[in-house]
Amino acid sequence: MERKRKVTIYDVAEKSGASASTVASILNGSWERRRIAPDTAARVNLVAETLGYSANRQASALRTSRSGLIGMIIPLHDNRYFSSISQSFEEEARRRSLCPVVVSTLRDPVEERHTVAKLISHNIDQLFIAGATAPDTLSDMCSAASIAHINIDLPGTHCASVISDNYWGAQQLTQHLLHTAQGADIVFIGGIASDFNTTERARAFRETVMAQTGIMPAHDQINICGYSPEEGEAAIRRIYARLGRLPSAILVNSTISFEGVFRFLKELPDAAFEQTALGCYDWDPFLSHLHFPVSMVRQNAKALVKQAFDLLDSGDSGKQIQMVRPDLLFT
Amino acid sequence: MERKRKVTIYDVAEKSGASASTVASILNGSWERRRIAPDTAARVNLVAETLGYSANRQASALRTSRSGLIGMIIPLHDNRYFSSISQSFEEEARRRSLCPVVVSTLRDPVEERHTVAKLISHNIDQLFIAGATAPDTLSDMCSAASIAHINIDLPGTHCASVISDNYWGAQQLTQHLLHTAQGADIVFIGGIASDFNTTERARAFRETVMAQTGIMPAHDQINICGYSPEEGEAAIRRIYARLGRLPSAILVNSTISFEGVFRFLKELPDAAFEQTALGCYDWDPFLSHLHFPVSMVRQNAKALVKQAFDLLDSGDSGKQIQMVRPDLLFT
DNA sequence: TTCAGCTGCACAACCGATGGTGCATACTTG
DNA sequence: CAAGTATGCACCATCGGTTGTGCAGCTGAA
Repeated sequence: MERKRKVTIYDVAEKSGASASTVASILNGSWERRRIAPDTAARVNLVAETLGYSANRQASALRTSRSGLIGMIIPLHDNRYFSSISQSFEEEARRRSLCPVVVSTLRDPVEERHTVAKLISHNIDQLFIAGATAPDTLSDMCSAASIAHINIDLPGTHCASVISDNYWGAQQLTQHLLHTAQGADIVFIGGIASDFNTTERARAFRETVMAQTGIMPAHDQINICGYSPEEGEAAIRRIYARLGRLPSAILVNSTISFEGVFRFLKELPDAAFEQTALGCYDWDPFLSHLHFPVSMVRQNAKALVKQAFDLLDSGDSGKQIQMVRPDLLFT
Repeated sequence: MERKRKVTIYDVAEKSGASASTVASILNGSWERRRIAPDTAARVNLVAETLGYSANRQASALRTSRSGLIGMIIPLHDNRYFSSISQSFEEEARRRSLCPVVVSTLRDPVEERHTVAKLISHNIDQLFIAGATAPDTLSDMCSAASIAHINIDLPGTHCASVISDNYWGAQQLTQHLLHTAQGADIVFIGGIASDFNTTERARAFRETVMAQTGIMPAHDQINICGYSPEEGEAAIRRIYARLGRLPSAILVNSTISFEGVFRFLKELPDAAFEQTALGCYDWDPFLSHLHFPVSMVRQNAKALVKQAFDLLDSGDSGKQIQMVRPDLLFT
């Protein structure tokens, strides 16, 4: 693979008989402002095309200090929610003809800092911080490099945030389950106590149960047991053992936890959960195809990303938190 | 947000009393080769740290013509298979301390070309072409820009490829289903005729059925009806109507199609498919939790990516096709 | 005829990092 | 003590676009 030098504006200039600066302004669109004759522009464009010219963004970026790269960090790619955030992010980036750079940081604060530092050294024009464990630290790094940035999904206090309205979603789901269920005997399963989204949902659950039934949910009704299927399964087993039956309603905090709950439910005769209303704060197509109904809440990834872009575009540098309501897929 | 200029090697040079070139070589690690005194290095490093220096990769890239960016295109993010490819890609990129740039091209040849052109103008050091509709065109673009590249998942003829061994996977799955099933009455559902992977799997299906049963599968046993749930559902309905019952085994070509098939199966009494062996060429956690067993084939995304990196690293510029066997999750 | 004003373009400095080259010192050897 | 060698570092051109500036050449009015 011979390392043939790439075509530069100087090559185009030579072949077209124009100067490099003229070529540059023609090829980057500033030629009208610089009063270049349309004839010249046409001639240069033709030469550029035949030579297969392609601009060197590093050179351009070095001079203008705008790279054309737009960054986002997410916890992981391999996840329905975050991958749909990536997809929406890319769509918006494409619309602005920027090159999206989405990097996952595995919910690791050290990795987050490394990654953001790397993105900064690549001179990204903007950064979207999605689901970071320590958004404010990252925010400070961006501020120091004067890079516009915004939080998504998890809020920070050092810049604006666009997050899912977890309280509202969990409130709606809880209400729906209570209305559907035969009794007021409802449990919450899954999530991590240190997770902002979990605590918001649990708070909504608690307050909504209180508001609807007049009874504050007992401690063992809220099982913030972790996100793994195993922990979810253990939780529902414990509850079943305690009650001697299933509760009248179950709100599971994610599809991952739901996997575990489902594993247990499968063992029971169908009649055992015909009286039980099931809800999942998360969405998966297969959940709508089980042999019993599951009400779901689907996060609106597209709207989250769109609003984040709009907020950044507006130049409003406040630190407000914008909420986006999730979609309700109730049975 | 005041646009304070970023710290450069010149700032560090001034504060530390060294020259810019000395600072550069210290900060990029080439200082020992350039026989810089350890004392000087320590002093400069200290200054750089206190000033919060961060290298400008554009400048570096412009000079060295290596950007530190490594690109990959995939059809879409929002998909289990491709997002796990992204995740593995990132892992490898991280190991090499390169910045991964993964862009989806929506299975659109025009978008593919646009995206690759953009990545080239950003001067990516290498390109991984995953699941492209027109890999050879992209390959040519890379060659013209002398960018090392490789195909993943779908093979091309202009550069090396690492693909999933769809023939083997489908052969194993077909064999397994035939062994498990009560009869030799097996059908294939899902996929697109123009898709290389589908045709490989269908070929394996056909040849394996022939080899095992001695009978060439009839035309209506192979239903390459598209990837949507609706098309899958329609296909199984047609088959059921024709036979008056379910076939003894069903091989579904993707979880998407499986959704549709499942929708129909749910309508039947459990007894209807107790005699039917089910297989899915794709993996989804919920499929292992249904109230009947489903044998699955899981593509080995990690191995695909790993081998592609190894092949590129080896510098072997052949056009060979490497096969990676998928994992078998048989019941 | 003269000069102001406009048109169309070339010149050159610059963005920040890199690495070849070369020059002082310091050190060794005969 | 002279000549040779090693050490440590500074100088400067360079990568490829960008953009402020300036200057020919032409037009048209006085």
